[in-house]
Amino acid sequence: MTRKKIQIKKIDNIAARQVAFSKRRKGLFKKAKELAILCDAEIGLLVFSASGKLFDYASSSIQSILERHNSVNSENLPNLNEPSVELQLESNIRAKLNEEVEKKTHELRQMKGEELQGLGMDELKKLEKSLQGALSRVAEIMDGRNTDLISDIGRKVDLLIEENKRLNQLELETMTEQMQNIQGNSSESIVNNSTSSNPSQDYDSSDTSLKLGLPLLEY
Amino acid sequence: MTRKKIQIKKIDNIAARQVAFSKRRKGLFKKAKELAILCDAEIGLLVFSASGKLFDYASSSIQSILERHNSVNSENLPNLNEPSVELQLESNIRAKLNEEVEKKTHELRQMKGEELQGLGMDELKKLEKSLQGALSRVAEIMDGRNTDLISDIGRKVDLLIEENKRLNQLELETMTEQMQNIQGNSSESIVNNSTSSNPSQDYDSSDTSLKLGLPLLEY
DNA sequence: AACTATTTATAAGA
DNA sequence: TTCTTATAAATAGTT
Repeated sequence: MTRKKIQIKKIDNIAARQVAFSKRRKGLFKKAKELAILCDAEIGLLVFSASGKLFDYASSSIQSILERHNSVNSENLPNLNEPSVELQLESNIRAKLNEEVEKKTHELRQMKGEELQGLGMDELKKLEKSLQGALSRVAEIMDGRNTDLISDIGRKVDLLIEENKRLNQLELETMTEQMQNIQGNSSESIVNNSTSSNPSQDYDSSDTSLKLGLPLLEY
Repeated sequence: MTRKKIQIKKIDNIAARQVAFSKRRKGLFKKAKELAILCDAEIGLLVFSASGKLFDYASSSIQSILERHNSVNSENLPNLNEPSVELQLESNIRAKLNEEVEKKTHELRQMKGEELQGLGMDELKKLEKSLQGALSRVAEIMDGRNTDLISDIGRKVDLLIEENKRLNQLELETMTEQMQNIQGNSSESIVNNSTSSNPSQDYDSSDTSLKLGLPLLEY
């Protein structure tokens, strides 16, 4: 615009273009500042060179300028006054979870025998069945837990019984012997001798421990 | 800048200021466009007049310019890649709610007799007590519900019994009369006549309805 | 909005 | 990059 008028089109010569960029950028920023001061305007100016370098200017703070632009073109960016889509989603999930907690809390209360007023006869019967089922399963588990203990005890009892039988037999034989000694030559034996050859034969009931009447469970 | 050089300071005269704004704004935008074309630069220009009116220009799209600026000055604006504070809060609440749902679900399962493996003997006994308590409360409610029905039935049964007694007595008297007629002059009475003077005396058990063995509840 | 005297911006050259 | 300088462009004040 001096010495020669130029066409407004991209300058081919890279060096010339860079020189022009420097000069004209300076001029543009000067004009922008002048406009802001003279006419009391708010101005934001962003310039990226071809190489990507940023130059900017804002009459007040570039922040407030950009915010003001955002509020004018509010469709583009997330509106900070309204909850974001993610937040709305989370809120929905939260509501559903709350509902679920409420439901389960109520169900639990009913399982504990509270808040039964709202239930009809059919529902009460259903609940009763469920409770009975649970109770029997709990009993089953407890029984299972006791099984080891019980079988331990049973085994010990069996041993005691065996020992007992052996002692009884021994005492019997001893007594028999003593009686024979006391009675002198009495040839007849009072005792059946088959037990001495196989003492356990007399105990046909194999499950003696079950007859002890142990207090298995309290229910 | 013609006829007279001016000072770069706010123009006092409002009309003059508005005229200057129009002229210089036009010049500024022209210079901006020239720079963008001549030097292959990306330019964004925002101008708010004193009255708040917006004028803007962007060499490509103002959007991309502003985005590019945001990425350069990324500290200023809420980082869109990181969740907002509200979102983090919601996420925490959601986690807690999920945990609560899990807990209650597990507790419910145990109340229904499932997932009992993890429980110790003490806990099992506690659960059993709770179930028994619930069961008795359910029974109580059902009993209460049945009370009206039962007392209705009881009342009807009482009426039937009274009627029955009356009929029996009647038949007895009739039979007695007939027998007296058949036997002619037989002066001796076969039947004890005290019942005719007070028929209810023979029914000392006052709560007959309770002896009917109604199937009140099934447990 | 148009005119125009003058200032300002800047292309080309150094 | 900066300076120079000729001249194009912008624009303050006027109409």
